Amino acid sequence: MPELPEVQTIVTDLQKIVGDQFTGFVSHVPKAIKKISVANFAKEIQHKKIQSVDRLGKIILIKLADGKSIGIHLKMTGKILLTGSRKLLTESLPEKHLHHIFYLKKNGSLDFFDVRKFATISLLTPAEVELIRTGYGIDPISDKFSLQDLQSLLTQRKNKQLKLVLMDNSVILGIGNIYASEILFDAKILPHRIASSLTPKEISRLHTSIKKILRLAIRLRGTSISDYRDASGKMGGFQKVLKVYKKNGQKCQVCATIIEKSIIGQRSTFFCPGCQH
DNA sequence: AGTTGTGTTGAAGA
DNA sequence: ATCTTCAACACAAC
Repeated sequence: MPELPEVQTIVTDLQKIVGDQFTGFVSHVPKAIKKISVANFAKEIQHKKIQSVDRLGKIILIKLADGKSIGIHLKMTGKILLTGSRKLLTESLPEKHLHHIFYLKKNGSLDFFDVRKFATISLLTPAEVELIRTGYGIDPISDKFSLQDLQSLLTQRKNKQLKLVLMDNSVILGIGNIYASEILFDAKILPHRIASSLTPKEISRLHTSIKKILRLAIRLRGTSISDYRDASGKMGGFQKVLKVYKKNGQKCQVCATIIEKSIIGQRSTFFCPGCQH
């Protein structure tokens, strides 16, 4: 569930650990730590001061004093809780789905939960971070994301369905299944439309809606559809203002047409056939 | 009780 | 190459 607004919310929450340092790391799901053993990972971050907490697309980057970054991808169900109190544990983790714990000198511990175990943790050199950035598209929250950028990326992927373009991280970052449907409703464009078929007016509306919806979602601290929580365990607020996501069968708030659901790219897609064209 | 759907995305298959 | 499908895993809901 964490898409750009949720990851941004967590990153903002985690910024309070900047200046703190790691004092230990334990894991009961070693598979989640990529390309390095748990022991080596623990050794690498041990006593390292935290220089910044940032985001690259949906990847959380915790930059250490030596320049390397811990990269965390929450995937579907990853959750990070900054508890403020240190959890003691070695053999059995006290809560179900609590797989990893980062111990901090001043801020207790970062508890990493993940029901489905898709989330990943890696240790990245600055060069590796740049390599990921190179393969990634533009961040739609940044002021640099212009109407021309959107125009050119729609031209690049001209034969694809619009929703797939919005969700393609090599083109534009951080838009997942929920916000793709909500953005397209806001822009009044059908998700099945082929990228090259958009009129200049529609592209302009889409550009406005991408920024508007993502910024609103960040302001509301994300969408808690099932298990997303922020770093202190609280729910987001965007689920209260969803217009189409999971609203199939219900009347559209704008035009009272029944919201429909269809599958695009094997993912549920929601839209209003009355408002969207 | 078995099937279906779930926020992601990389890798395999066509 | 490029596009589509699947697999990683666990659980709730039907």
